[in-house]
Amino acid sequence: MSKQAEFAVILKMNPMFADLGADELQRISGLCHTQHLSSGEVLFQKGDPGNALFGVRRGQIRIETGATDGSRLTLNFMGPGDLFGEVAVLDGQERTADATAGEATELFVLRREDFLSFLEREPKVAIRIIQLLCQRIRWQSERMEESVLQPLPVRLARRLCALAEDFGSEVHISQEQLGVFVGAARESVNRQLQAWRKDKILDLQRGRILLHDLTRLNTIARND
Amino acid sequence: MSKQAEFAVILKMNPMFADLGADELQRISGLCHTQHLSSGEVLFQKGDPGNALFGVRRGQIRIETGATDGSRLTLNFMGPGDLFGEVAVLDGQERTADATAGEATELFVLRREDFLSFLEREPKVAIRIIQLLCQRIRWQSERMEESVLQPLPVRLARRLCALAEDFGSEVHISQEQLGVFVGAARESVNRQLQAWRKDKILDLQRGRILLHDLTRLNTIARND
DNA sequence: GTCATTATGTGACTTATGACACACTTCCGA
DNA sequence: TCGGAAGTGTGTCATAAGTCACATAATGAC
Repeated sequence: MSKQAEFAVILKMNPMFADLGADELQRISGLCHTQHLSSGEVLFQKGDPGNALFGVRRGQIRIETGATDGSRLTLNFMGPGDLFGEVAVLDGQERTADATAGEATELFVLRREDFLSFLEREPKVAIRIIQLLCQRIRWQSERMEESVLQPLPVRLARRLCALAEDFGSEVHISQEQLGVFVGAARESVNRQLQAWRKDKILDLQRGRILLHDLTRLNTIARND
Repeated sequence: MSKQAEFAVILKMNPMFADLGADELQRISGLCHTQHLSSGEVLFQKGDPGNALFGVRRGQIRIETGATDGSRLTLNFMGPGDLFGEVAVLDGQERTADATAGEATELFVLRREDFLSFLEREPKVAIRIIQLLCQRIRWQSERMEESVLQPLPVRLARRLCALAEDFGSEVHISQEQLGVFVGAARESVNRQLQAWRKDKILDLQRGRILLHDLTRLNTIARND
């Protein structure tokens, strides 16, 4: 499979591009470049102009932010097949977090200028993008009310399920960071995890969580 | 001033169109129609296709939703100069609430089909719209974390300040509805309002709140 | 007017969660 | 090998806010 075709597949998996036609995806993919990073190399920093969209071909990118106390908090891990910077490529605003390679990494790069001039030539695609952005706005405002008002166990279960989708049943994350993710104190996270361990839903190790029963976790996340 | 010019002014006041050039606004305004509603008349209902954007020329539109128990909750009031349905006009999704005229009302109407074919002829405007939507997405995701994690007094103060901007210092809203807005129990809302009344920040009447000291309310809303 | 309805005020209680404190373990570097 | 840092487990306490229960006051239908 050509690089372009590979990138098209990644785009297709992202909700933002999922509904575009095969021909449009192909033409967009034709605009992409690739970029190599060695482990620890910085892709961009907070404040940099958002002048591209990235897709991970292989390796890992860590999205992190410097906290006020100097410590670094990892906000997200992007693995092969993941896409990030979809909004930045469209509006060019500053990056809101840092991105560094966690290991040797190869990226697909879609530059903002290339994508915008493509949209200008293809107004139908632009309108399609507008509709997708609108969906996202709606989706966000629904989630806004919904998610944050949920009790901690639900938020925690949702986050764990999401992480499990990316990394399988062995999630590599400290309870501290998990607390930041779900907006809760580390201790509260720990107590909930303990409870779930007693219920055989998961197991705990230092810096790592082993999900045994994703089915039950999903039930909790749904909060029927 | 012509109707079109009047509509252009309303568009210009909305963040979504604020950055468009005068010529573009003029051409968009040229697409608009007007519509008259008598008091109590229904403009659209939840589930209707979102096939237009509306601007209030005179009168009042109530955005409300039927709760499961059959009671109606007013989510918002739109007065002269207010614009609503900006997202619907772009993506055509179902309306998520009902809209009825609170009094005899005249509306500007910008139909979805007209606007979309305009965008197709003017890809530069489409790209501009894309960027504005992106801003909105960013703005939303900032607000998302920020606002909901705030304690009740802050959320309440923010909502009251926002309402004050629309309606001046006499806000017409029941404490019940205010509770729905800020995601809190009516009783909690009441207790906080009582506290503020003691502090001379506001006064309470049946179905109505009189803001005396917006400065202090703003301070609380900032939550320094 | 009478009566039902709706909005508001308030107390008692419960619960979830944050905050703090501290012990224990694992890891890693000098 | 030592020592400290980071991650984790747990107890105690304080507090914000929800829930329930009821009293009171305004409004509107008849």
